[in-house]
Amino acid sequence: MAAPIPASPLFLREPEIRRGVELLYFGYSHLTRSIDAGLSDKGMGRAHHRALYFIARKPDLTVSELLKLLAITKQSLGRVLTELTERGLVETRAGDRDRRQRLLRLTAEGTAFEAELFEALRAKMAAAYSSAGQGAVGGFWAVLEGLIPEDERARVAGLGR
Amino acid sequence: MAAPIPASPLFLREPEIRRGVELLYFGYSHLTRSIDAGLSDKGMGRAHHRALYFIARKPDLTVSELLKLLAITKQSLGRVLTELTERGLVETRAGDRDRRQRLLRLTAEGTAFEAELFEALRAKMAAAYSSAGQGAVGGFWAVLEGLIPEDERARVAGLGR
DNA sequence: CAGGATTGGTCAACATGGCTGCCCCAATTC
DNA sequence: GAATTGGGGCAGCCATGTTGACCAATCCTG
Repeated sequence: MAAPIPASPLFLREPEIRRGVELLYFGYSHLTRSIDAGLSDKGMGRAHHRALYFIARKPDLTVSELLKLLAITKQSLGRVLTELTERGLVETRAGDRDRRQRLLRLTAEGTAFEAELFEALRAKMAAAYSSAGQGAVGGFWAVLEGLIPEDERARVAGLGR
Repeated sequence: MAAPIPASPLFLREPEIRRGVELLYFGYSHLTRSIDAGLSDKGMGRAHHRALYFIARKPDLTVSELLKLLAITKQSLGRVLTELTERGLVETRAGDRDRRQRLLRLTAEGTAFEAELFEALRAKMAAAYSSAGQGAVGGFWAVLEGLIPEDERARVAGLGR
């Protein structure tokens, strides 16, 4: 008996879904691995980079904002922030409106280190954009946005300024 | 003095690169988190899923093929395969041509479990494909392929049968 | 056939980066 | 004055990665 598959668009069938899952896995893996060497040179790991990245991206963001972005526990983030502060890459100051808040910023040294790591990401991503062609980039963004839940999307978009 | 940036295409400038990095991070994170509940129900983690996934995808693949795909050490994979075998989700048999090889396969139970987990991935990815539109999917694939080094691309493509 | 290369398994030991539970303080808000 | 919020910290656990060494079976080649 023939497959009782309802008339679903070709691009929603299992092989196309699996292809997306796999490319996403391998693409993400290779991109993140591209900065591991630079990190371990300085005795740091990916957790440090994620914090550095978002602090670079949005200076003066608060600890709780960063917690929401990273979706980890206070404890895990605390360890990382302590280390980054001790190494002189991150500094904090009290919030103006609410003095309980700690506003996070990179020091000059932190900025330089983040820029160095970003260069590796930039090179890889730019090569991928170029090889795929300008027209592909919009599709790349659109599918990834679709993977992000509604409520989180605003937070991610809010990085862009 | 004006920025001495060479005439690089708009889509290769820093904001567009950062946008890609961030969407890739959040998209990947949310997709992988979507199966964590199903995994921890059975006391397993993502490492188990990755092995299950690729064994499902390419039955009778060898341990060394799986090692190359996962890019982890023999030790790490060994632990996972032992647990999956003990739980009756994976079974091995000796290779025909080369009897040193262990060909990996899912048991019926393993197949069912992988299918259950895949359903969550399928739903999320299909929703993303749909919301982005069919035209976006090709771009999504193309950029991700560009992130994967030449030599690895063949291995990934080889999953598709 | 002998000897080297390949495939796989195993051990001990350690690092990273998540997690929970519990407690604390200061600042703000009600 | 009480409750909430933002931040911090300790102890300890777990999952999953790492290195390095070593062994056994098998295959391949001179």
